[in-house]
Amino acid sequence: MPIRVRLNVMLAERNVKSKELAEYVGITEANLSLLKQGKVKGVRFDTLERICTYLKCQPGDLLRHEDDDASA
Amino acid sequence: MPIRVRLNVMLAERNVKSKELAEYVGITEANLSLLKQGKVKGVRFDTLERICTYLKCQPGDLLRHEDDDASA
DNA sequence: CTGATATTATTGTTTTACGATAATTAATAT
DNA sequence: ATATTAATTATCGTAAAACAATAATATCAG
Repeated sequence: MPIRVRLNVMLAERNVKSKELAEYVGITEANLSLLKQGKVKGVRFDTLERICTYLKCQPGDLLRHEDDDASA
Repeated sequence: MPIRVRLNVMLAERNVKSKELAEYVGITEANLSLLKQGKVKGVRFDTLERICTYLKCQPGDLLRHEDDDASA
């Protein structure tokens, strides 16, 4: 039951491009992609914060404690 | 508008002691305390995962994107 | 006070987020 | 097909920081 990063979904829903989010957040597209793909082992709060700010959402929208979907 | 760690609240609500959570999660009480007090700049997903598992909650219950309270 | 719990403080190690960059792989035109 | 753009993946390097281990202080309950 890992932590799932749902950034992908959020970006798709809001039609936000990786590039523009990366630029706003201040990280490279490469690293944002890694985060999107769930290939990072953690995240810094300031990064999470900027993502939330830009996407106008909560950490809970981006991080989920589940292994499958549970698409509620 | 930083990320607020609401671990404190969660522990209080569930009457869970820092010690037992720390032991379950596999981190020291000292570090758990830092996390509780919001004195860490980030968190690793495996740590977050174990906390969520033990507290039977979601990351969204522990992390909030807000500066004040917004006590719903 | 005494004991249990929690916070804070140091010091040190190891992990890793992230930068910078480039190459590869989609997509989307033209 | 061939540019053009967007996204992913891959290396290498570094600075940051999570976390361990420990000890010292608080805090609170008896």
